[in-house]
Amino acid sequence: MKEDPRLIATRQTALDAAQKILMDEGVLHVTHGAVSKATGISRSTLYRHWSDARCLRDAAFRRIATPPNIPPKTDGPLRSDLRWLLGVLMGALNDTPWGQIAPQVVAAASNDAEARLVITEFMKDRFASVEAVFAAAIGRGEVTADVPVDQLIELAVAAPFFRKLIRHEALDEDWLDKHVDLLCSIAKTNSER
Amino acid sequence: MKEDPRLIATRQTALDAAQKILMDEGVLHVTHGAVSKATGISRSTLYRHWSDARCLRDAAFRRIATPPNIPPKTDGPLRSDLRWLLGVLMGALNDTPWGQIAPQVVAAASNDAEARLVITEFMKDRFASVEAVFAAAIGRGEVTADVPVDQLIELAVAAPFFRKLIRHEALDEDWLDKHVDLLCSIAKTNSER
DNA sequence: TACTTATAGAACAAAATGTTCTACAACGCA
DNA sequence: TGCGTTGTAGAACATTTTGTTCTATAAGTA
Repeated sequence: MKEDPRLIATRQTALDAAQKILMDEGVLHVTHGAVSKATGISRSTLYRHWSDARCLRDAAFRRIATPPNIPPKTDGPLRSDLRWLLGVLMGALNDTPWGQIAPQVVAAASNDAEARLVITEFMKDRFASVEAVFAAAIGRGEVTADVPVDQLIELAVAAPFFRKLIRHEALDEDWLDKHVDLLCSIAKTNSER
Repeated sequence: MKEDPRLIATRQTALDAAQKILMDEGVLHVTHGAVSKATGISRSTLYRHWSDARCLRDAAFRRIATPPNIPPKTDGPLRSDLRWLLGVLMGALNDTPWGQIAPQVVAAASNDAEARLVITEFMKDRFASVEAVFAAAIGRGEVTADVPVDQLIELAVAAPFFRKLIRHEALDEDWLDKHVDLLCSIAKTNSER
């Protein structure tokens, strides 16, 4: 027996609205009342799905906070792989709901274990992707194994996040080109001695 | 005629409590009722000072969000200056109310122009400090003028913020030593060719 | 001392939050 | 198709939060 389509429709409609409210007005305004007014779904039905305000907010959060999955590309050269990987990340930060909501996830993480989990999981994936790129470059002999990979990974990912979430500066192609250039030059230089 | 001490006392007591609530439980819980319960100050008095919830939250915010001022040290050598500057920043992130509240400021900045201003102003100061350190190193001839200073500044500051605010990883002396080492090696390497 | 002003506390109105019940419509299954 | 089940709308209601207004009292000022 499959799931009642009405349940699915209600959940989807409600969370769409909750997501929009969360992005436009902040977490403070995500309430059963506001979602009800925005969707026409009755308050009692919403309470049926999410038993209290915190529950509703968490659901909206989890839905929007689920970060995009970025498949790695490791066929070299290093600059090209890095550029592609960070380009996808940049695109996600710039142009997806996930990018818009990321600051709120960051804030929630300081008081909410679940939000923190969402972030650390995501970062683990991101770091693994970058690491795969470096490992492939080392495998090809493009750089030697003594480059400080861990530090490079952190810098590679930190810069776009910092720029977007904390400084609220533009994240564009030109900036990314220079960022990748610098990372590559560090890797190459450190592997020549 | 000077200001009534009762006004000052009430403001201070109330904002102390609001600050603590903001740090411990998040912005959602900063309300006249909660502050009244925490301080014994009557609700009506609180409303007299801050006419609504948003007003009270903003006040708590501004108070706690004012970042520490970090005087620069530029007497060299580069590694030592950088280490000191980033060490102070790290200390602030780790051990001050400002560091604890920073994630919430970041989140608020995405919906609140004033919070955004607080951040960008702070970053301008921080960047200027790091730039002064590099400028002094260039002046001493320790590195040449063609090092990519702007990028190095961003990486220098981005890493501790990213690590603390986004990854929720430890920010300790060992990590900072390695971070500064890498920054210096980039600067040195780029100024030798 | 006399005037002014801040606070506490109560009483109140309005809104948000959460609960419960009923009638009805949509669904799955036989 | 028809029947039992389940989800929804809507009303009615209790509770809590939010915001306002008033009065008596205490503290500060001149």
